[in-house]
Amino acid sequence: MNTYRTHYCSDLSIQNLDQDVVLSGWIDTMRDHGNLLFIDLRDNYGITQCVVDSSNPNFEQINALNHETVIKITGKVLKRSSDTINTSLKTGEIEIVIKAFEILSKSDILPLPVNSDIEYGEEVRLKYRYLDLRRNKLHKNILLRNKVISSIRTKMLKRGFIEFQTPILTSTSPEGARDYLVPSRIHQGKFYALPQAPQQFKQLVMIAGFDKYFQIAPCFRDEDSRSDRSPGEFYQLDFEMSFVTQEDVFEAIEPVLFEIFDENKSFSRDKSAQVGKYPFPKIPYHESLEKYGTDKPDLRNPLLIKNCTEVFVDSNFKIFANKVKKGSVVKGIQITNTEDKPRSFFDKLNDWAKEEGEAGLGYITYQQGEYKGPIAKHLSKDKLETLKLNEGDSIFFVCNSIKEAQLFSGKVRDKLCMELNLLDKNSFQFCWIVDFPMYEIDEKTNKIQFSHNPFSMPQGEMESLKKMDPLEVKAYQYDIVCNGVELSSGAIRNHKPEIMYKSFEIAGYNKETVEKKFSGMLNALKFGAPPHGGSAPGIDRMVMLLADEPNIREVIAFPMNQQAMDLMMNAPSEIEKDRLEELGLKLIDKD
RNA sequence: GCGGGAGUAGUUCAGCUGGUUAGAACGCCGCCCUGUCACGGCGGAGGUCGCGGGUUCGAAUCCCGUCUCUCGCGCCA
Repeated sequence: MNTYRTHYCSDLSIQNLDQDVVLSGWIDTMRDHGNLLFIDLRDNYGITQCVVDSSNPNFEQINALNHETVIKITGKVLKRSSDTINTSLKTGEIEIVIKAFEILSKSDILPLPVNSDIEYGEEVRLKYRYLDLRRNKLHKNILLRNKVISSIRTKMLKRGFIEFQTPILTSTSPEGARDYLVPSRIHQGKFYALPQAPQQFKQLVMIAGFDKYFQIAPCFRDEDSRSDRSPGEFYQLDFEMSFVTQEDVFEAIEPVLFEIFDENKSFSRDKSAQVGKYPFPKIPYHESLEKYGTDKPDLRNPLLIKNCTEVFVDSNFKIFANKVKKGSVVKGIQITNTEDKPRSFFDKLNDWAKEEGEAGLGYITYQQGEYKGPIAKHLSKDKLETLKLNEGDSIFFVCNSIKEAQLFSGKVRDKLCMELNLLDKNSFQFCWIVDFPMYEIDEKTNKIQFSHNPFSMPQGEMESLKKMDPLEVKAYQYDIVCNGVELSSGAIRNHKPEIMYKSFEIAGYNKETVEKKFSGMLNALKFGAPPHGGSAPGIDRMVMLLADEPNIREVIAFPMNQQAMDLMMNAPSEIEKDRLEELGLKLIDKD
């Protein structure tokens, strides 16, 4: 028998009446009635009420214990009287009468209460993360994370994927985010980099003939944090497949994602969420920008953006007409049932647009057969009719250069959805964004650069690279988006060296540079590489969506703060001079 | 690097346009209470109002600087 316990704190029920049991756990709450004391004992699994009265010789000692002290109790399982049953507790029909107890570990006065779900400041929570992790919400989130990861592993293995570990100390990559660097002791002046993703390794695994690869992969990027981006490290379900087209990759991962979300759709929810079925909708990149104003659309938002440029061409609404003449476009976002919206509804939106740095937000409403609003009087009836408004509809307009108009109309779409409460929060809606452009213009330098992964295969391969305007070339590059959150990026890779040289040449890398930077990869492609591709959904973000948490740190056991510091472990920290010397490093005094 | 918000008891917060003793709740300490489950009741301790400077007869409150946390922008192939 285990020294510390015969049961977990969630186990006991009326099935165990009159049994002598041993439980160990933390003192969650104590209710002191003078000569009678209740202790809620908590472990990973649940809570059991223990009771002791002054007839017990240890009564005074037990009474003096602190919250979160770890104790072992020995006692008997008793049925609670019908009026004292606690239905909100799994063990609520019984209680343990304490016969003996032992203190396993005392607790000081807590900097952070464990037995409450009240919000506390992050600084304290991060410094005492182990206490925060004891608390109900975070504890449950981490258990959810475990469930998601173990389920992913089972599903991938079942589908014939092989799990790998790839190096953590590797080389720096020229494209992409800032790397975390690790100085080399043996090669002073040289540095390892932590991988931003195991991108090249997983391709090399394909070239090595393993056919299907996956890894719950740590990725390291030295970028500033956001609420959905933890600084330092994050985890991806990284996978790659040989002899596949884009469609094969979609078919392989869609069921995995669907099932993960479907299995956990009831987590922390009153009602099970609805999970969008596969095949997931596929939206070309340009269409996504046109219709949703973003490359990560939230499909729960029913509003669509339409092109209204024609309505304003040569119209009397000179502000728009003149801008259109100079190449601007007009986007419209139409909403329904606005008959009873007061004037202030529109004014507030106009004020919001100004706060966003826009000139304003013009609109037209259609009520009782009449077009109203500040713009309507400048447009002819014919033009107005082409808007095809129904009774009670309103439409908001954004006029700017294509890129700016797309971006802001996307914001208007979000804002209107929020104001009108149109979002079905209890639903997960996936989509693929496909046909990303291979290249884009760097607005600062006016040079052509890769818009995504430089190892992606251009659609049309060598022929497109040679004959087309680089900015028109699309890549076999795709993202998967859920509820407006980018879960992953993926691609069919470029497995032909000559196309690699050409695609890098267009982005301004000559043959020598490519050979120097990617020699391992390039050489590998010269000895027979299978066509291959994959993707890498972010695990933290998946768990975040399932747990319905607005902040990614709520699903990471030991996250760093926004300044990329670990307040509990005091990382990063200064190091001694002789260790710097050993590495051949000298610190620069910034003052 | 830039912009918004915040920093008051161990913790979460209140504290108006400056006014003399800076409050509440939870926690902590003491006393009372044998059926609670966020138990209850009575009493108590606990504060350099982030830090530095300024204005003023008087600053938690107003001004300037600075530090910290957080949200966003930049950044994130």
